[in-house]
Amino acid sequence: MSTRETPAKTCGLRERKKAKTRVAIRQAAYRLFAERGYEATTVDQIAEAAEVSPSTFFRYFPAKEDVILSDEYDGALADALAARPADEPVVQAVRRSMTESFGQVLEADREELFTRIRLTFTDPGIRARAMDEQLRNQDAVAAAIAERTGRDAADLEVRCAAAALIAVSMTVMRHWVDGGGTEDLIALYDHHLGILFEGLRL
Amino acid sequence: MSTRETPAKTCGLRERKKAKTRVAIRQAAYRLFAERGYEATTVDQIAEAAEVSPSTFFRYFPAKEDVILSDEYDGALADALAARPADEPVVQAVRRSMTESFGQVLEADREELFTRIRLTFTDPGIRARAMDEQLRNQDAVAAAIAERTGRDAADLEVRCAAAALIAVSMTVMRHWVDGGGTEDLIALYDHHLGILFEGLRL
DNA sequence: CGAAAACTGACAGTGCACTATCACTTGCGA
DNA sequence: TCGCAAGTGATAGTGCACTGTCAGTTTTCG
Repeated sequence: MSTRETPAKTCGLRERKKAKTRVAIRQAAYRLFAERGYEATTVDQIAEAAEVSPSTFFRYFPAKEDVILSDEYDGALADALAARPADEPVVQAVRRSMTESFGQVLEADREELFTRIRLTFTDPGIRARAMDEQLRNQDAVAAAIAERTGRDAADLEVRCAAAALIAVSMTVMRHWVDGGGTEDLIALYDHHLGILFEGLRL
Repeated sequence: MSTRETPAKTCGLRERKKAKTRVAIRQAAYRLFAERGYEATTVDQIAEAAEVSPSTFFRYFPAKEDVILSDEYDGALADALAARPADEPVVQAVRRSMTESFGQVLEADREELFTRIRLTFTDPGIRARAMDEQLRNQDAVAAAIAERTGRDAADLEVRCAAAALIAVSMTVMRHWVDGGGTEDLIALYDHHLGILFEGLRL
């Protein structure tokens, strides 16, 4: 797991320290989660590993589970989608923005991303929290599709399309971690997202 | 919420009592969950509402969260799929088994099903547990597809197809509860599953 | 009916997430 | 450099999920 998380863009010493502490806590937490599982890891252990007091942990994260809620990556997909040229066909836009936003993170933090995704699928405690993110992502994609096609974001067909996209995305990730992260995630993505648009041939 | 849950097929008085208690606990739990939310409901409250002792609660359900793990419906989809004629094309088989297995439950227990699905999407505590069921269902469908097509169940394309199917299914359910359960679930299902096979036209 | 087995409730106790308080330290602006 | 605000740690305490034990009751079976 690398050292970087959010590039501290503020200059004050205080702010920098806070950012470092936040990262330290999160890294310690993920390391312990990976070692012994989410449920089996206590807040006290995380605090000790991060060399802060339990009180401080709760000052940074209102609850234990908030350590895994994806502040950083959250909305990345939606942003990438919004950034695609407006005249690009939806199919392309979705595919590209997914592979793009992933490519960035992959380069920057391959190890951390891998651990994170792996735990999302393997650790029962963490897996449980994944549903929320999935639903959020679905809604974001649905909104993007709606805007691009001029359809309503509440349109069930639009929402189904978004759901299918996210589902395929999750499945590809799951496969990727099952294979130890050795395969080319971008290629897997690109191929299987394409299948969705051609229709399931079964 | 109706009184029925699992038709007690055993004859001994003991067995019948146990089944009744189990149902009573579950119903009480769901009623309270619907009233005040999963997290805000304590085991003691459930026990009191079900007129048993807290000890007894834990004898029936090893943990609070097990009250919502779907013993009854679990695997219903997989079973329905397996029961479809082997020569039926996969597309049809999946669509039919989904609408079929749902139709049965709908007739038997519309209210309970509605509450259950609604909470799955609205209550954060319960929603968290839905991911596991989703993954299980995905794997079951993937297995069924694999068997029917002679492909490998671990084949990523097969798993993506299964994931997309389940995702659409979930989205339809979500829409259904958003609309208060008034729309024709089977029709929604049938239509949107079909779209998946024709390919997302966007 | 009588003994064995299953089931239940009451009670005491543990571990952990989370809160509240307060004295102490550290960075910041004047 | 001084005063203030922000951040930290220690401590004590709460609520709830969950465990273990034991005595009393109910069901079953010979």
